[in-house]
Amino acid sequence: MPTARTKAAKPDGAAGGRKRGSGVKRVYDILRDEILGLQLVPGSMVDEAGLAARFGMSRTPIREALVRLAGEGLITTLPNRSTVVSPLDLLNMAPYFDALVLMYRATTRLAAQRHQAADLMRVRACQAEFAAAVRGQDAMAMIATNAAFHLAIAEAGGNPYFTALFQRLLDEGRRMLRLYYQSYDDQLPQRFVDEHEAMIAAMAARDAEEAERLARLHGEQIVEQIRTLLCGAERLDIAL
Amino acid sequence: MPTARTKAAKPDGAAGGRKRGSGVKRVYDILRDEILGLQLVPGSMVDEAGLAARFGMSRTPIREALVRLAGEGLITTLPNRSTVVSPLDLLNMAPYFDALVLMYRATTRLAAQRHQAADLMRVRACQAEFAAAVRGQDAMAMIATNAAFHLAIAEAGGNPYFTALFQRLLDEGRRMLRLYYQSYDDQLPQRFVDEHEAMIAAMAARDAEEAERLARLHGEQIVEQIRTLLCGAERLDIAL
DNA sequence: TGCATTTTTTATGTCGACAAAACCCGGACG
DNA sequence: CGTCCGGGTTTTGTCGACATAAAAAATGCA
Repeated sequence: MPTARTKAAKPDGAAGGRKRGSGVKRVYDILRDEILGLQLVPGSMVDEAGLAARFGMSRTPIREALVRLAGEGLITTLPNRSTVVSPLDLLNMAPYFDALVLMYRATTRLAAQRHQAADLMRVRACQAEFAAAVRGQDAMAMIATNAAFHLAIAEAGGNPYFTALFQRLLDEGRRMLRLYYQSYDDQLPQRFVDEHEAMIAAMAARDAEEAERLARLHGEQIVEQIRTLLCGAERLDIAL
Repeated sequence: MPTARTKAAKPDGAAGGRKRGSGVKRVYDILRDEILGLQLVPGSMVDEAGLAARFGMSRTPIREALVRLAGEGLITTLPNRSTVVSPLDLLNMAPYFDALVLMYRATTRLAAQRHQAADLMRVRACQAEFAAAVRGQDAMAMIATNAAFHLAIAEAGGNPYFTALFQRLLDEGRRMLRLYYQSYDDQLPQRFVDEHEAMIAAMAARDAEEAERLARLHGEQIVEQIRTLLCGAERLDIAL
């Protein structure tokens, strides 16, 4: 069994010493992280040849990873011409918020009804990490762990359609939330922690109505925070 | 020999006389139709080389089309081995129905609130086609026009996230619905036509509550029909 | 005969190369 | 002075070929 394949196993070695199906997944994961982490600026061009050189592989696996990313809307490919990192659309965010709040409600309600014991343990673990991030005032970690928390709830609900849409919304939100959390206010994250705790309690009690109500308030509150932040917290206040 | 070009051979004579970006789209559209129309049996294997021979092009565009189809869940690719048409999962359909009914409600409510005049015209046109299909007793056309009707409503609502999920659900449903509509009962389709009309009226009146209520009943009724059909219309009825 | 092992086969993952389409940039022309 | 056209450049779309993993077939042995 030739399992000891680490690097440069082929002396003839055109094909790099990596396992056969791993190239696409690696490129996909890395690019996805870089897009969501805003290391790749929205709107910037993505060059296949450059990526091929960077990852030391041919353009074919790069291209496949790009097609998958395009399928999730993270990059946009103009026909026959450049492919760009999808710009985040700050103009019409109302549909985004509508969908986000609805998924908050639906997933939390389903989780309250259908969760298993192990699911709730995972949710609590995510909540602990989120609380730690809040204590550490680590904005990046807060974004990531908050998304993981709600995604764990969605998975406890057991509806793959909701989970998929929710994940996409949370991903897309990661890029916007970074604008938000960069200027966060100290007491707000702690409030989120408390609301998370209340949601966990409602789910543990299998109180679907209460869980959904809390999720709705949670979501609408976040939406309101972002809206006031983007539209300007203090409007122009002129006494006539 | 793949000499059967769809169009007359172009005099340029280069590799395949078709326009540059069209190969992938053509393969994607055709395969998608064949999958949703059940001409490709769920679970059957998909061979890249065979498709390449069939469409008279290299494996590369075939592969890209397959990646995109896999991104929508229409095909499933096992690593390093065969890719198969995704089998329709008749066991746990509860999540599917949950998502479907929720999208019925959300899209119809949004459409009632936010539709423009042109949107409603498109919806009415789809409804006319659906009614025609019902009159003609054309099960295939009924499935297609019904999906188009609800999709038109979703687009009138103007939320791309809901529209995308709804389209995916309706697509996936097309494969199951064919099992259902093949043995349809005469008066049911007419009932759907009437319910559609009521939904249009509520949307035209911008009565969001009523539109959502009708959409919910509509969806739940369809779900119930399919459930009784699949689980057996007449349950075992033994008087003890 | 039945099972383990090796060989063959088949389909996929990856590669380097070629061709076409869109941009860039001068230059001619009105 | 602005606009249109042609060549050069760059990047993408497509191709044929090779390497490799997993299944299928063939072989050997108890």
